Amino acid sequence: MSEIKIPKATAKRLPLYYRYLNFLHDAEKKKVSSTELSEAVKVDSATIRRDFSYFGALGKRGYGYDVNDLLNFFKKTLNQDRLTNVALVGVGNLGHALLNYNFRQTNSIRISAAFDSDAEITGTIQSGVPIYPMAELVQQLKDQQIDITILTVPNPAAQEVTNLLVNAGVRGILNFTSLRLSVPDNVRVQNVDLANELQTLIYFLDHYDAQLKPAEDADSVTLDIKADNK
Amino acid sequence: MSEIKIPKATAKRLPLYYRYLNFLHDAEKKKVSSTELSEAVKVDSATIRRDFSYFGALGKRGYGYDVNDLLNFFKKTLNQDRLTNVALVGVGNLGHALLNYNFRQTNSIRISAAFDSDAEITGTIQSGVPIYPMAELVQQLKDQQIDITILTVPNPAAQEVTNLLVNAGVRGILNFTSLRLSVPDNVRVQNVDLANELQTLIYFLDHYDAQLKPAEDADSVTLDIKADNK
DNA sequence: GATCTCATGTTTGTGAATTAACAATTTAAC
DNA sequence: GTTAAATTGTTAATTCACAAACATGAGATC
Repeated sequence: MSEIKIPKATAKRLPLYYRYLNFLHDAEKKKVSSTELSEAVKVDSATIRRDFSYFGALGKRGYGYDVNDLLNFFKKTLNQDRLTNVALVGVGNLGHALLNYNFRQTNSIRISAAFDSDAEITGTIQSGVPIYPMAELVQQLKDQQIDITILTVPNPAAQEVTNLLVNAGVRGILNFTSLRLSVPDNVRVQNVDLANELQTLIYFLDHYDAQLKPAEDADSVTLDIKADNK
Repeated sequence: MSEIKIPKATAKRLPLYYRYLNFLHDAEKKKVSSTELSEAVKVDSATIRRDFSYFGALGKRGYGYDVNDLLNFFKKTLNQDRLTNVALVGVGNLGHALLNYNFRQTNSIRISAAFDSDAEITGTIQSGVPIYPMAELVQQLKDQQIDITILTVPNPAAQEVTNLLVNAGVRGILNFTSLRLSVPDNVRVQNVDLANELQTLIYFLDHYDAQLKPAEDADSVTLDIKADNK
């Protein structure tokens, strides 16, 4: 067993590659080239080859990559051969939508428990997932050995609930609130900030000269400073 | 009116700054330092000062930044003084949740039209937003002068619907499907890949040595290559 | 009014990520 | 069996992002 350093940027692309490899496998394709992959996942072909090369030689020069070999490798690397259970905290509109989201299909992830403070819905089962009251959080996470949670509570409750999660031994939080959470160093937070994404998109559209450069490649945008700014 | 080059990374942080400035304003705080901002938005204080400096001097040495001045500046820069209308295509679970999501509160964004292929819901109003059939997409976008859309259709329909949107003159797409869309250079796509985010989080947790480095700062992760890999 | 403290703005260095380009090597074709 | 076509793996160069550190200047204190 050897350890290899994988750049952060590469790690983020792995699930993307994995998903398309699954598609190719289902379509019974035997081989694939970096150029073809590039077309599908919209990542430069040189970047793909560079990414794969971190794992050692996986392809054949002049031929391409064997879909099955590659798929099996990624399956192991991404731990797709075993199911990962996660919890969801906050069953509002967004939380409910995520309960119905099919994480299991391509990625082997399942939401196996949900928590909410609303006594109206606790004790019920929504989309096949039991909703527990917040008071049972620590015990349930412990019993079910869950250390990854999706956070979809209202902003004002975010930090408070986070502290609860940290104390319950959670190691990773997928944060859908618009607050940046304070957590100890051994807990990882991945932010999914919906309003931010949309706002950023709008900003790029407003300040980017559509004629000159392709949007996906723009490294900087132009901004008009209004002259009357005191 | 002068043009300034803003790095992509900086532009992505602007909505974050703006949101916290709003919070400070509501709390009737008069001044704020880069260190205090840093604490709240979890961005290095030097990075914040660097970001602000792209816009010219906005603060006072030895004092900090005036909250009102800064807020007004960002309001103009991010076009928060006028309302931006966007459309949503695909009113499934996720789409429905986004209709209820309050983009308007902090960011001046409103979903003013939604589209779906299901005749059961077209013609109705959901969460205050009218649902139109797909056939009316071109006309409605034109009438309402909307050129930004949120895409929440099932994966198999994604590219087809995208082509429709592009033909309707859409300039920006917030893509919630797990496909990477093919669009012409003058259309910008912002991907929000939920399964990917969760998978990446899990990968980092599995391959990252919790004791040694804080998660948020990790640039690379360690990976165990299984020895039996042929 | 002089001194001291504090926080900005900017310079500078470092490390990461991307991409172009090419040599190496395998398959396919004739 | 030889040649041509194709595609990987890697080197190198460029661009980008981040963060440390310091000098400058504003305001507070006595």
